[in-house]
Amino acid sequence: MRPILMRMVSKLTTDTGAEQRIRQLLEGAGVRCTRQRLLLASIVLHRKQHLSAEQVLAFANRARQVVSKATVYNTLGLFARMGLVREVIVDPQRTFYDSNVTEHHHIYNEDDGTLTDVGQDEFRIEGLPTLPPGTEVHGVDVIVRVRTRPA
Amino acid sequence: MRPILMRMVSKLTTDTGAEQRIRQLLEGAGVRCTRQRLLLASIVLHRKQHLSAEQVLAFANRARQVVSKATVYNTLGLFARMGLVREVIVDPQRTFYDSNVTEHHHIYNEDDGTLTDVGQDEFRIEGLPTLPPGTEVHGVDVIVRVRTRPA
DNA sequence: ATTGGTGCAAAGGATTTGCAGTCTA
DNA sequence: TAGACTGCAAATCCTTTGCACCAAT
Repeated sequence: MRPILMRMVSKLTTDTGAEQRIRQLLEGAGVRCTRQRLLLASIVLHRKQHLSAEQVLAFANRARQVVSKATVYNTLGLFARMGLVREVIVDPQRTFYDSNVTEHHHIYNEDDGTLTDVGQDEFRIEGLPTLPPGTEVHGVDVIVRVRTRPA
Repeated sequence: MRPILMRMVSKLTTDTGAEQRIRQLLEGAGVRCTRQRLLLASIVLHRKQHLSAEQVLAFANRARQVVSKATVYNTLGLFARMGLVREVIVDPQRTFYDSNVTEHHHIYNEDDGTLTDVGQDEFRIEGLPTLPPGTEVHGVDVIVRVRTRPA
């Protein structure tokens, strides 16, 4: 999580009003507030979870709010670039958006498509490999792929 | 790598003739030999490398061989299920096929789309997380995401 | 000849782009 | 009002499916 957001979140926990909190989160991340963005942020950032774009759209529709598919994609992509959510790439068919932006890893159930968090303390990576010349680490993803055990 | 293939590969190193070697690899994996499969196998298994489906198709075309895009996808998927190659999922836009099926991890350059292998000895994972009930580990992917360092 | 498998054209589906509309300063 | 930004329809592009064909028994 970017330090500025980290501070933001803790500061905001004392505020009242969910929408006001969301507004400040977006503004703090340099994202202009619009009706659609507020809606999508309230869906995604509401709690720690992993949602696909499709799922986010479904939630929006369920709330009888009008948002186009493209806006969902564009907005989630924006949130990701701004550090409000983290993209999790485990399946070529769909990108997941993780509202937990602290460092952690994932367990992916290939049978039912479920993502589960793994705390950093549950396991660690020892050492970093030699990087290609002229590059710097942007992130490390660890994905434990599991399958439902046969009966 | 599945043991049966491991044995196969070492046995085959004494054979002469690239095509014959490929034929035996495919048959050993339970894959029937066809013109297209032999071509695609010769492209992909020729040496340790990471290729996207698009790249494999480009190589096939360069060799003036006729293969459809769908056949490339279907065949690479088949090879993956049979353990001849390993799918590497690092970018929602394209799946990479890795001819190195021994346990190892990857460095992915998000700027130029380059994949690099990391030997298991270069770094290790300590401990395994608690798995969701009723599941078993199918594999562990580690991806070090790097970017070209700004000038 | 039958049957299971194979290969490709067309379909499917997630994601991105181009432009008209909207909001801010 | 100027200026930039936003949001959506349509386009794009990777991947899968459905069906005609082929190979082995």
